[in-house]
Amino acid sequence: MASAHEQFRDLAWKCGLAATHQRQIIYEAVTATPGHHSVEAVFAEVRGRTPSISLATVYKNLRLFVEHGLLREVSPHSSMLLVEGNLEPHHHLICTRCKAVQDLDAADFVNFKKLARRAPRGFDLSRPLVEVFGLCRRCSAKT
Amino acid sequence: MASAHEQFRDLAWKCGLAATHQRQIIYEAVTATPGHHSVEAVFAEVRGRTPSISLATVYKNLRLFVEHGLLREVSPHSSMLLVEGNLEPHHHLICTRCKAVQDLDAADFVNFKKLARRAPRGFDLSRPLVEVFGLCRRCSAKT
DNA sequence: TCTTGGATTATAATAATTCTCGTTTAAGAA
DNA sequence: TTCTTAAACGAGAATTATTATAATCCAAGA
Ligand SMILES: [Mn+2]
Ligand SMILES: [Mn+2]
Ligand SMILES: [Zn+2]
Ligand SMILES: [Zn+2]
Repeated sequence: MASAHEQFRDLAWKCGLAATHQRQIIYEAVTATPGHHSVEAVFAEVRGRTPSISLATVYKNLRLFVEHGLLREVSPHSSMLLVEGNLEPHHHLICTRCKAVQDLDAADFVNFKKLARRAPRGFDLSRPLVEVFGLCRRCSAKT
Repeated sequence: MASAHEQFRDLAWKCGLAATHQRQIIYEAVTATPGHHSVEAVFAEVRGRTPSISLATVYKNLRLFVEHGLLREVSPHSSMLLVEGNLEPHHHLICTRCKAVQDLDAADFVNFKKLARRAPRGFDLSRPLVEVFGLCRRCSAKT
C-alpha cells in the first residue's frame, strides 16, 4: 500500500508537475477530509504545517490541481473558490441566502435527454453539473 | 395604459419604497430590454441620463429591487451581480469556461418530486432555480 | 554535484463590492 | 404651499477575494 506521500508523487508525475512539499500538503489538506474546502480553510490548515507558505501559492496550486483534474471546483460560478477531492460525478444543492453547498449524489431527478433537447446546438453537456438553489432549513426558518 | 413612469411609482409604493428619480431610471434600464444585465451595463446606461449618479447607488438599488422582488438576481452564486426583469420562473444554462448565461424556459427536464425526495428535510424548494453547467459551442470548439 | 526551469514568496495591483458620512431630497404634516 | 424629517444620495475610502510581478529558492535530471 502506497503512502499518501507516494500516491501524490505518482499523481503529480502523471501530470508532469513537480512534487514539491507545498503541493503535497495542499493536496493532502483537501483530500484528507471529504466535503468542500475554501481557500482560506486550506491555507489555515497548511500553514499549521508550513508557516512560511503564502496564500498565493495555495490559490495557484488549487487552480492548477483543478485544471489537471486532481481536484474539482465545487461551483464553476461561485463567488469564492471552493474545491473538493470527490471526483465522482455528482450535483449540488445550494442555499440562496447563506450559499451553503451540499452534495446531491443521485442524479435521477434530471432527464438529461430532455435537457439536451432544450440546449442550443453545440452546447457540450457531456459532463453536466446541475446546481439547484433553494433555502436551507436554517435560512427558511428565519422567515 | 400607464406610462413606465407611473408603473414604477406604483410598484415602489406597493413595496414601501420612495420613488426617486435614480430608482426610476435604474429600474427602467433593466426592464426596458430583456435579458441579463450587469451592474456596469446598468451604470453606463443610467449615467447617460443622470451623469451624477454613482456606482454605489446602482449597486444599492439593484440589490434593493432584488430583495423586494421587483427584479431577479440571475444566479444567486455568481461572482458578478447580474439582474433581469423577467420574473417568470425559468432556469439557466451556463458555460463553465466563459460564464455566459442563457435562459432555459422549459423545466420539463427536472423531476421536482424526485428532487424534493433527495433534499434534506426542511430545505425549501418551493421556488427552485436550476442551473446547468456545460461548455457553450464557442468554448467547446476551442478544444 | 551542478544546472536549470519551474515553484515559492512578499509585495503590489486589480476588480467587485460595501461602507461611511456629510448633503440632499421625497413625501407627509401643518 | 411650506416645513420637517427620515430616507436616500454621492464621493471616496475601505474591504474582500484574487491575480500579477519579480526576486529568490529548490526539485529533479545530467
Ligand atoms: Mn460536492
Ligand atoms: Mn434568465
Ligand atoms: Zn441557508
Ligand atoms: Zn463559453
